[in-house]
Order: sequence, then C-alpha cells, then structure tokens
Amino acid sequence: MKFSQLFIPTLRETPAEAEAISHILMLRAGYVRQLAAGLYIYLPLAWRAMKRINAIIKEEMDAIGAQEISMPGLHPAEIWEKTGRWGEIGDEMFRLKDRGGRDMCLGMTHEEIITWLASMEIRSYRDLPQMWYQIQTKFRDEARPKSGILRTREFIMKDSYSFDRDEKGLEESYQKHAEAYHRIFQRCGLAFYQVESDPGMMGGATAHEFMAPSPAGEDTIVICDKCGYAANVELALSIPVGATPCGCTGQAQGPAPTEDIATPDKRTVAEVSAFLEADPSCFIKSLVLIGPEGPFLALVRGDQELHEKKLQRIIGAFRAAQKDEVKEILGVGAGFIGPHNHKLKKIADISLKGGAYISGANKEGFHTRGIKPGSHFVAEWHDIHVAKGGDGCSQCGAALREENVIEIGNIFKLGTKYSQPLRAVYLDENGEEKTIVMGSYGIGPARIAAAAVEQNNDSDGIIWPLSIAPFDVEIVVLSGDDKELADTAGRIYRELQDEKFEVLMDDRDERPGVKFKDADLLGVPCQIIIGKKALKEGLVEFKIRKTKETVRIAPSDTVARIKELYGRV
RNA sequence: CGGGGCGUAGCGCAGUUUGGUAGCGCGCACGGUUCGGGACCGUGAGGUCGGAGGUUCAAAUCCUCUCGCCCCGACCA
Repeated sequence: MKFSQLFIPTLRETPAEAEAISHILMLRAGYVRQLAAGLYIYLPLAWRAMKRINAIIKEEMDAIGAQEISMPGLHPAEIWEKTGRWGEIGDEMFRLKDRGGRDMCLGMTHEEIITWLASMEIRSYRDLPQMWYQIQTKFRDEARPKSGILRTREFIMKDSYSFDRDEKGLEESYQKHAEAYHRIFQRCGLAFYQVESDPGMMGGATAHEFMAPSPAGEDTIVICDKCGYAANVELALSIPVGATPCGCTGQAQGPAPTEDIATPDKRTVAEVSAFLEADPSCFIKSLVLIGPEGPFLALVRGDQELHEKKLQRIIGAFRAAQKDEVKEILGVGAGFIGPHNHKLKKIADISLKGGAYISGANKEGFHTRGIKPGSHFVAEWHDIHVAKGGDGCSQCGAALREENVIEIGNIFKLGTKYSQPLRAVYLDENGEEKTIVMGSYGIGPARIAAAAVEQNNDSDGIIWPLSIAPFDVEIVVLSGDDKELADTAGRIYRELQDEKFEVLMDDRDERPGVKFKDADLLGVPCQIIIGKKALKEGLVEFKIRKTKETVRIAPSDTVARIKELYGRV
C-alpha cells in the first residue's frame, strides 16, 4: 500500500499521558488513539498487526481441533446468576437493563454463555470432547486502566473452552492448549514463560499463565533457572535465605532462657532493628488477624512480607485486627506483640523454623530476645511469605530470579465449576448422567502486540518481529518526483506484491529525513531505500530495521533478498 | 476506593505565586527556495484557558463545586 493513501498520523513529540514504552511508541507511530480511559481506537497499522496476530492464533487453535464460533457480547443476567457470578463480581462488570427492564451485562468472559450452549446441545459422550473458541471483545470496568493498550476496559480476547468426559480428557485438552500457546507466542516472536498461577475466581485446581518479560508488566514471577520452576508471586513458594546470625542467646544448645529488653517507643521491625542493632531477619513479625474462627497470630520473619492470599487459602477470609482489638485480645499494644506466653492460635512462616529470634514481649515497651520457635511457642507451619528474587527454589534450592511480566495468556482447568450449576451434562456408555469437565483458555492479542513492542524497540522506534509486523517491507522512495526513482520503486513494489509480501511504499512528497525517521518509528522489519546516490550505480539499499545494517543490492535482487529474510527460499 | 499530579490551539508547553482581556515551539494552509536522517524564508488559519457557580469594575489567574486524564497503591474473569 502507498503511504500517501494510508492514515498513519505519526507524532514528533510524545503525548504527555503516555508512560509505557509500547504506549508511547504506538501513539507516536500512529498505531492507536485513546478515546477515553482504557478505550482505544486501533488505526490501520495497529489493526494490521492485530490481524496477523489473530491469524496465527486461529491457525494454531484450528490445528489442535478447536472450532471457531462467535458469541454475543451482551448477556442476560440470568445465566450469570445461575453460576453465582452476577453477585460475586462487583463493579468490574458493566451492567445495564434492556427496554423491558431485564438485567443484562457486557460479557467480561464467556464461561457462562458457552456452558449454557453446551448444556443445551451436548447429550451424549459421543458428542465429546469439544473445543470451541472465539476472538471477540470483552468488557471489564477496570478500576485502573493503564499502560496504553496493556490494560483496557474493552479488549479483544481469544477465549476457548474445552468440554471433556472426565479429568483425563481435560488433561489432554489442557496440554493441547499449552502446546498451541507455546507455538503461538513463539511464532509471534515473543520471549515468554509458562508459569504456575493462582486459579482465583475462576475456580478449579490447576492454572498456568503465559508471561512475556517486560518492565512494563504488572505481574511478577519468580523463576528457577536450575530446575525450571516458574510461578507467579501470587502463589510462588520459596525458601527465604537463612537469617543473619544476631548473637541471640537462644542460638546456644538447649532451651536457653529468654531475655526481655526495654525498647521504649520502638514498635516496627525497622525501629527495633535499628535500636538493637540486629538485622531484620532476626525478628519475628507478629500480626494479629481476625479469621473465621476468631483472632489468631500470623508470624513471619522480620525481613519477609506476609502473603495474604497464601494465608487466605489456609485459613479462609481474614482481616487485620484494629488497634483497640489488639489490646483487648493480648492486653498489649501493637508493636510489642510476641508469639510466646499465650494460647492464641498461630500460623508461622516456614522461614522461622529453627534459630532464635527477637519479638515483642507482650508487655508495653519491651521486646524478648532468644525466642525459639517450637520450644517457646507452638504454631502451624506454612509458606505464608511473599517469594522474591534471591530466595531459594522450593523444588531444588537454587536461587530464584524475579522478573516483571505481561500476562499474555492463561489456561485454567475449570472442572465442573460452571457445568454443574448450568447443568451441562451428558450420558455415558452406561446411560449414567455425568457432568461435563471443562477448561478455559485465554489469550490477549493486544497484549501480544504491546509485549512485542515492549520487547523490541530502540531509541528510534518499534522493531516488529517479522511475523506480526503490519507490513513485511517498507520501500522508502527518496524524492518522489524523480521519474527514475519512482519507476524503480514501482517495479520492486509490484514484484514484491506478486510474491505475496505486504509492502508499504512511502511515496509521500516529504524530505528524506522525515521518511527515514518515520520508517524507523513504524518498525517495519526491513526497508528498501531507493535514492539517487545508489541508483546512480544502478543499486538500491536493503536495510534491516533491527540492526540498521544496510547493504547495496541490485534492484533485481530485492525479491530474493527479502525471501531469504523471511525464510521463503 | 485511598494518595499524588495534570487539564491553556491538533501535539509539547509558558503564563496562575502578585487579577488588567492569551503566548512560544512543532504541526496545519498558501507562496517561494530547498531535498540522504524530523529544512529555511514569508504570509495565514486555529483557543468557550475542562465545565458550573461565586468574588471583583475586571478572572486562565482568587474561592466553591464538578468532570476528565495520568501515576502509585488497593482491586483485578
């Protein structure tokens, strides 16, 4: 296509509202425009990239036997009420009423709808398994849309759902998806990890996320380079490195006595640690929490953070105790609480096993030194700290690495969470009614695009992976009024098109500098520069955007060079 | 939802402290000169200063309310 006929509104300056690199570049290069918070218009270039991403997704989904369908974006509330999510999901769901006053919502996902379909149509084990998918718009009234296209309130998602007779079938569907996802992200040219993730509200036991490393990512994962363990910190297990020896008397053999030390007005770990000149890892942080069965104490090492989700999975919903509640329960103010000398239920982090520690003395203005877990207090032991880089891997002990990532896809084993309430059942060979076992699998194509830009750019602009670039080649014609240049450009343009390459030809009446700058900004993987300099010698220039490497070649060699670049020889 | 920041021409910004009737750069239009890394000269178009109310002879500027956008946190199928 000709540049002069395409709408590519490039910007010389960076719009003030953009922060993330992908956001800045997509605005500057004329890919997207913002309509409102979390709502974006995809201009021709962005839409071309999206179409290529979607094409790859479709090919790989089709390859595992998934069938493309399309479901409405507008849903009746009734179905969401049946699964309980109408009530469970809060402000994140866009809700409205139709003219008849019926409650409706804009779909944030399609488990309910597709399960309804399955419940209506699937009768027999002979109908199973099935895998259905769509690439369609989702609506979520995000509390905080951010980073351009990365977190929006309306977005396109590839969502697929598997229907199987049993867990074994689900496992197969799940693995097929995992493999398809690997191929998809690989083909899209992304660096990515598959990590263990928290099934969260989706229910079900197993879930993985596909994560593209990027500083702009809002998720954090830990990775073990030795054994391959990789998990979202939302659930990652780890072994914090050992506590710094602090000369506590309790380090000695046997149940040594504890010692109370005056620590007036020193309440936080940081304060007491500074006051006593002891490393934070020598402390036990004692948090008074109110759980379903009343107050209890959560204990983590002074240098660790309590992981609320982990704790919640163990004890159920809980909240922090108010200041006056703390006083009522233990008779001492927050800041001087310790795990010893009382019978309150305790859940302690595994990092506290062994050693001796300092903690609140349970009397105002004092801390106790030499507390030995196990002998000075009894607790239930769990991993309830937040895993972080440097911790030991829970599988092999090697050091974990921490990385920020963009979630580009996820796969969930749903089990019967939706098929049961919606009565999606089938009859097996024995005529027995069984509940369909489901899986749910998502990919965010816009996040693939954004992640690709985040991972591939330089100070001049975007550098698209070959597979998802809006164009394969950009022909930069310097001085558009020169007939010889235009003829050469036109010839190459046609030859490339005949070979089914997507070609962008910059035929604008612009100065060379502007064309070079725009070409680099747009990020088409390679450029054919046609200018008088080289053409005098009968040559054109072939430039790789990524490396800026430029070679002079005969115009007649252009197609061959580009075929070679694209591996089509 | 809590904390912070910002709304002035299409974009980036100054002007707000100390009220006096809106400016710079880029872009845009036209003419001319240029033409291998975002050219130059000249002419010109373009603004309810986010909105509402108030104070004042006079409000972009002061006061009150409100809307929007961005960032941090909480939240996040």
